Amino acid sequence: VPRRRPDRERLDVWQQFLTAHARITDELADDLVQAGHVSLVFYDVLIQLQQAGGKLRMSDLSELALIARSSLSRVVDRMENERLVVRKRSDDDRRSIYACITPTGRAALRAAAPLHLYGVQRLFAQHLTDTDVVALQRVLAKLVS
Amino acid sequence: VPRRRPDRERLDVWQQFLTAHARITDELADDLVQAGHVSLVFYDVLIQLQQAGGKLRMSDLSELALIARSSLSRVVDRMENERLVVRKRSDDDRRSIYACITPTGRAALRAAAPLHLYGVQRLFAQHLTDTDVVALQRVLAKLVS
DNA sequence: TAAGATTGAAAGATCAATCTTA
DNA sequence: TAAGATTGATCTTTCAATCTTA
Repeated sequence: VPRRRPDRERLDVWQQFLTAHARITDELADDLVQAGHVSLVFYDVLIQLQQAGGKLRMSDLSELALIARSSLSRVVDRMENERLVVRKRSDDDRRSIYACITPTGRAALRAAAPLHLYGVQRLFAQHLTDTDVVALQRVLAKLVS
Repeated sequence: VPRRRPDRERLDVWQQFLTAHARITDELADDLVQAGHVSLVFYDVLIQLQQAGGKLRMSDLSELALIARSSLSRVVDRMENERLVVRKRSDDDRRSIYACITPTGRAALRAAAPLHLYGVQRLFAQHLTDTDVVALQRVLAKLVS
């Protein structure tokens, strides 16, 4: 193991990053459950499908929704039971399967979105000045590259 | 629901924040498992105990390690089985229980720390300029308050 | 009654093995 | 053989109810 390690300041920032993530996502998840909407996991799947134009291959959806492959199979099972999505085998490559959002799925997303977006605004976005936004774009771009 | 919502830029930043968190923590967790060290969850518990001087009440540990109360009970069960921690009832308030790090726990932490810290350096800290650090301190302080 | 913590039952996530098509 | 995806078995997390002490 290379013995290079973060300095104290950067390690503290990392801890704050973890804390911020946990606090915000816990509250976002709670908000949806309390209001009787889809769970945050389902919401994330639906929003990715919506943003992609309605359908995505399971493996692409897995990456975009930040859910491990085998977990996603189970998530999509449950979502299919609730008629939020349907699976369709691809005609191009018959190994691939598309998860497709249904009208029911779109309705559930529309119902949940205002509350969720208000949460993102309240817990995250409203705290960011324009300077903060520029800084975060710069930093996060480096972290995800 | 107040219908105030984040603008497109801030919503994209939020998505990047989620992506960065998932990518980094997944890899940090993998690193530890691959090398045969304690899991990232155990590591987080051990580091909090260490930083607190060796022991913490279950409910305080729960907040610091970002683990829900009832989950923590199970985590500490498993850690006790591996002799990484021991529970001790408080003498002040006999409702409280302290989780205490053991010599075995300290050894496991020492063994895992170089690899973990190298991961934090590689995936997070090394990407941050001094300007970035200042910006993140400012932003994250607002988010966790 | 309430705070601190744990537990049984149930839900969710994960690994390794498997299935199907390329 | 490998890519895409799912599944059985297992592990972990979570909720609601419970236990203990204040």
